[in-house]
Amino acid sequence: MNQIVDQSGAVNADTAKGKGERTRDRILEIAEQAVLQKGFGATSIEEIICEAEITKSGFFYHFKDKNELARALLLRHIDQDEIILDQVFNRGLELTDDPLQQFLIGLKMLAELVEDLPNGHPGCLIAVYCYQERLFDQEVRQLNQQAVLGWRDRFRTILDRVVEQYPPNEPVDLDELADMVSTVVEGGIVMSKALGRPQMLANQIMLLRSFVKLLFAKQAG
Amino acid sequence: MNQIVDQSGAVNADTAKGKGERTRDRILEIAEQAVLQKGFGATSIEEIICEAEITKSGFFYHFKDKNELARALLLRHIDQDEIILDQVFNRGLELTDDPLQQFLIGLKMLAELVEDLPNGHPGCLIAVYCYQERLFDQEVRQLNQQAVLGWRDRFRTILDRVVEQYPPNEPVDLDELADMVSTVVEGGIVMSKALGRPQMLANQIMLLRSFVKLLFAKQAG
DNA sequence: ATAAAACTGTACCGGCGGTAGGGTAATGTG
DNA sequence: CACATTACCCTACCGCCGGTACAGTTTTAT
Repeated sequence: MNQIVDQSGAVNADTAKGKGERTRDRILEIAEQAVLQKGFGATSIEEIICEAEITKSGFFYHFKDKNELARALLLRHIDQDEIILDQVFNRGLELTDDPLQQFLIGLKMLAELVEDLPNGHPGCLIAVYCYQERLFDQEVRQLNQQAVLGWRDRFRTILDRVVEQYPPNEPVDLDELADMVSTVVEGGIVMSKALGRPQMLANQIMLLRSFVKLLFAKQAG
Repeated sequence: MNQIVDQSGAVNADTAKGKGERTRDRILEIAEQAVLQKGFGATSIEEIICEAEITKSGFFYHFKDKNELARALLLRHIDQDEIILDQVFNRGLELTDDPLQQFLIGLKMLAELVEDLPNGHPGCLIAVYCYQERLFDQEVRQLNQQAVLGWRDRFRTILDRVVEQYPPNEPVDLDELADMVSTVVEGGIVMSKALGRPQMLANQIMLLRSFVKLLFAKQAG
């Protein structure tokens, strides 16, 4: 969903990286921004190498073709996304023992995180690839699928612990509920972009949070 | 969100259409499918005219450039979408006077409609354009925005009538709640595509429906 | 010092978006 | 049926882009 990682973070540990890897990272960084703004097919290698200040030969030294670039972009995106989600939802674990509160804290923090992005959420590569699937090979599509299933597992694990203490007020499939977090984030990004209002994504996450509260709230009666 | 319209529907009223308009429609139909599968930038005019069995000159007779094609695609998509949403949510009005039930019926019918699509939901052009905004001019982006605001209005109108009779159990902004329908549909499409499981979209809509029920349910206490 | 790594430079191919302009078949209308 | 308009087709061309090939050069790590 997200690939914002600060300079000092674990991802951009430039130190102890060879020059080649640093160039490769720079290409990926530039390419990702371009792909999120224009789509993969519309992103030219020409413009990437221009911004990265290398030659075409230099580019093809790192990636044998555009499909390999796509794969590398996706892998990087998924890794960074996982780091961020770990940070956000592990924070809940530190603050309380109540699984429902942990989940609610995680959602709140996720909302705050995306709200603080100055130019709005830059977008999710998984979504970009979904709408351009015909451009990619089987391997990329499988990576995409695994990423989404990873999100499901993550939230499902939390939800399993929630239902132990809080019986839901309406029958729900926990996998579907877990998927709804991803759904709202992906949909929220689209809505934010369409309206040009970055805040929408955060609002939608908070609304989902309200629903989760309603679903697991202990009834008065 | 949706652009499935059957042959005999109001949209494809081929009868009483000139030859030119029929060709134009064919181009748009072919282009839309391609754009939803590969993105706009990756869809070549070459392949469109090949499938439409016309020449390049024929294409440029109908559209002066690719941007005009984009605009026409979007307009058509928005129109068809509106027709479908009208059908779905007006059906609720026929069946009951209770506004909450009308909304719930609409959501259920929407879920069933997308579930019955043999190859899954083909995708939403608004989402495609959001992720490729740098390819389009201001006009296209405004059209996109208006479409989303139209969805908001539609659902907001229904919700306004709902809250008159059903005080929500949790404070919510009605615009945000209205937007959530679009959010879940857009996100659900992405998730369906990512997992290759068309049913996910319907599931997510039904889950949203559960939440709406919870939000407006009369409390036992 | 040296080998490997990380590039650069040049030249080329085919496909695609788009333009230009002349020619022609089909169509609706009086 | 005449006729103008509509709806195309045909050919040729431009420049950009993805990708290949391959020889040459600099940079880096050891």
